[in-house]
Amino acid sequence: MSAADRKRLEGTTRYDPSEVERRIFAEWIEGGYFHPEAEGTPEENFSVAIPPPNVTGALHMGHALNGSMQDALVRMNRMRGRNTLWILGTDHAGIATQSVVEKMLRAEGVDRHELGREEFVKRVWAWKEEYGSTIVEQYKRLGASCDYERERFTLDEGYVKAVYRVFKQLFDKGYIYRDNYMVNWDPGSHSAISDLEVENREVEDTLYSIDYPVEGSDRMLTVATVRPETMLADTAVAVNPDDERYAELVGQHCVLPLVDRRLPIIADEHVDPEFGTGALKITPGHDPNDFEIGRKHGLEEIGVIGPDGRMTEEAGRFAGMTAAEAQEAVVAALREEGLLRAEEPYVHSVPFSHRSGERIEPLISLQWFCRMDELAQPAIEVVERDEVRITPPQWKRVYLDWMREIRPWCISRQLWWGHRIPVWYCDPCEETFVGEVTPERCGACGGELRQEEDVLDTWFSSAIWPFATLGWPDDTPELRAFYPTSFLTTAREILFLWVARMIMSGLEFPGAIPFRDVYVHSVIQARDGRRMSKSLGTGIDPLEEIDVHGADALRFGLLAMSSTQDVRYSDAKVEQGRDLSNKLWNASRLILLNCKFEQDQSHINAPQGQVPAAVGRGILNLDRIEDRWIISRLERTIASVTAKLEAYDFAHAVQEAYAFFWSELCDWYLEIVKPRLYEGEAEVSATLLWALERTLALLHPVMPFVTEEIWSYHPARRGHLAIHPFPAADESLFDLEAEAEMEAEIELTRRLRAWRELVEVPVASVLSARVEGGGPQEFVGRLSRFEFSGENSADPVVSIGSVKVLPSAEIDAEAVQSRLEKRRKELRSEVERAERKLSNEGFVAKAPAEVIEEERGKLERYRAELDRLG
RNA sequence: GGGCGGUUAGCUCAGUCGGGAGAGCGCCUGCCUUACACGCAGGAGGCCGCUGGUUCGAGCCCAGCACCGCCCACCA
Repeated sequence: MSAADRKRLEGTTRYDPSEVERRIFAEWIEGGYFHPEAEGTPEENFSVAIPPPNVTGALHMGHALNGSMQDALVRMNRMRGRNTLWILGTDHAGIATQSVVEKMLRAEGVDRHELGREEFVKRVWAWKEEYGSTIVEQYKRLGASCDYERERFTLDEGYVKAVYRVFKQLFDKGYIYRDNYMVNWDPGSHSAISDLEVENREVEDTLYSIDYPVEGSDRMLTVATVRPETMLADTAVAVNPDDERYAELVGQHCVLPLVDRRLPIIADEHVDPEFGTGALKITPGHDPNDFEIGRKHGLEEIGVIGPDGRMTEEAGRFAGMTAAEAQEAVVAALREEGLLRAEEPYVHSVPFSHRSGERIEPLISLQWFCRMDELAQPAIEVVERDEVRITPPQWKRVYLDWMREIRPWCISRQLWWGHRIPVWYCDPCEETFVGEVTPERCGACGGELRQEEDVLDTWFSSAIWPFATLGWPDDTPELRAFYPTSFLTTAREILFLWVARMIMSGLEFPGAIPFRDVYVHSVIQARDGRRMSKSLGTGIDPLEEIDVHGADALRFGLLAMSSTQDVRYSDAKVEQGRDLSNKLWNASRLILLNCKFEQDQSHINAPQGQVPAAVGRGILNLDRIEDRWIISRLERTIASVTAKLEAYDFAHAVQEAYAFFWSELCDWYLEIVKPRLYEGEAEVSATLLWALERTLALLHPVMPFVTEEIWSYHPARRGHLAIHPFPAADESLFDLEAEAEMEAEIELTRRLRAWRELVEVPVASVLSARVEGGGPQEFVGRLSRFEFSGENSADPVVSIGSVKVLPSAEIDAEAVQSRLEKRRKELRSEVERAERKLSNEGFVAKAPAEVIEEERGKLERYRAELDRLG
């Protein structure tokens, strides 16, 4: 070790992530480790497509968790020597980005309509150039080992080409069509949105009951509505066909108040006779149910509310009012005419836009749709057959249920920012052209063409992310090397919005599943159990956590707190990660500053994937029990942690690695071998360096910065830990006998220490004890501060295992007696419990033999100890 | 309305095959012991939501109930 390194290690008793992280990250980038060549096959390579964050986004806890999981697996596979690609990029996020820029312009006093579409889009691009890489930089802070040289954007040139190819092919197959249909109109973003972007919220409204006079009679039909203003667009009244109260009225008409339109009275099963009066006003233009009923019965569709949320000309004297104003006016008018029968508070669920937060206005409008049935079928089958595996498994059924009920997808959006739909119209001859490139002129009449104004739903382009980012539709080396990708981690909220659509489009276009595994991770809630959300102010900023505790601490903490169920954010887990970083640092200082580097350490520079099997045998000298024990524990921990990571069981994986390192390696092994280490013994140096090297490599995928930093102090290392071979458990080093023996020695040490405390012996005093036969290991006495001797005939105060504690003035005799009495009591109750169990005929007759044997063994041991204590 | 999940130590959460309930944090006691006080050693703390059932044996399996959360759904 260089003198400078030694000095730095000696002087730094605390690991300081803020000093380390940027420097280390730059070294990785410099090394080009995250930028693989496009070689090999997808089967032998490892690739992951990041869920593309919105270009407007800032790293939130969901990204941090998702990123920590992906990076752990990506780094592990890279270290295993697989050609590894983590595709990074951002999503143009139509509505979100357009709103951000619109807001910015508004602050300058500019309305986008003043600028015009072309200029506005230019401004958005300018915004993107300036701010669009924010979140990418934040992923770097986390340590994410993405390929930053292959960064993609869902609106970059190649990507647009892929989107247009997809549109064209789906159109040619007849899946994409244009129709006048009821859509979720979002008055906030001034666009249609899909069913999946709508969330239902409970709202208290007023339920109005209104009398509709029956034509040619003085009878009234009373209907109920929470939206009286929509009555202006009523085109029928419906009753249940089995409802005898109204049977004679079916086929007759009633008269729509305020409008005097004749409304047919129709029968439809959808009407619930139990609700209200059992008569339902039908407004096909403004209610999704009524729309269905209207189409079924061939009713007229009238629109009285426009896309701007104001009443249209159709609304007659209410035209020009906002819907809310019209509601008030209509209610007032009805009241005046004596037709308002009742008003009562009414709680029901109402659709809101997930994007703008505004209440959805169902409207009929001309939109583009994509039929999903044919696309869904193969995507159902691959999941049924587990070719795409969904973990945890309960989400498989959720996915399948949704896919089997899938409905057409409204893919057009009335925005300016996005993929403008590749459809051109020729007004004179009414021709429509669909293509991947802008056509010059109308093929039929040679006239000017006009491109469709609408853009595509952002999710239309996200759906092709795993292959579009690799260069599809071209046959690129990247596509050949890295598609299908290996796995996807995602929050369940985008299972339908994104995951399902990627599977459908993967099968339809490149013709293969986009990933083999989908891991649906938990949601991290705020500390108080509420959702983390910007609007609630409950978000916890991962970057602040990184600033305070370090990226490794956050990564460890997030993985440790993750689960199959939703969990609250745990500061304690992040602090546990921070403490672990520090512990790694300090244990490494102890080892690196005291070890002899006389052994050949060249194995640590073995090339990727070529660590010789059982290499440890040639390096380690395992004569001593504690060395065999720690190496066995290490290798078994490697096996277990690796298996858990591969099974996406991150929480148990990291906690097991923590427990091994902290309790077994540091608390016991290091304390046990300190004398040997200080003496400069070669064997213990070899063992410690081996254990350190493999522990650092094992933890590197989870805590890349601190492990890499420590690695840089290893005198024999060349190159970075990021590309060092990941340890594969060497089963030939498993030694269960050594483990059992060491566990007994450790347990004895514990009991001796506990006994000392109980009988109030000062820490500084060394007690004497007699041991028979071979006696315990040397360290037992040292760590419990006992002096063992073979000869001494004094009567022992107590026996603890094989150790007979000899009298001493420092031992409080009274405490000993009360301690002994307590132990006798414990033993008596244990003996009683075991006897009871063994005298239970059912137990002896039916329990498995080994369980009974175990119970008998316990009983004997307890009896024996009780006999010794008298 | 349908579906899924939860209820375990003061807090946040684990708990595999049904066979003496665990972790981290917090708490108590003692230690700045030449890697680390972001540390070391020792300790206290549990009606496993409630009721019933199956079983030799239930935190775990079954039924019912009570709360809490999430997802899906076209009752005005």
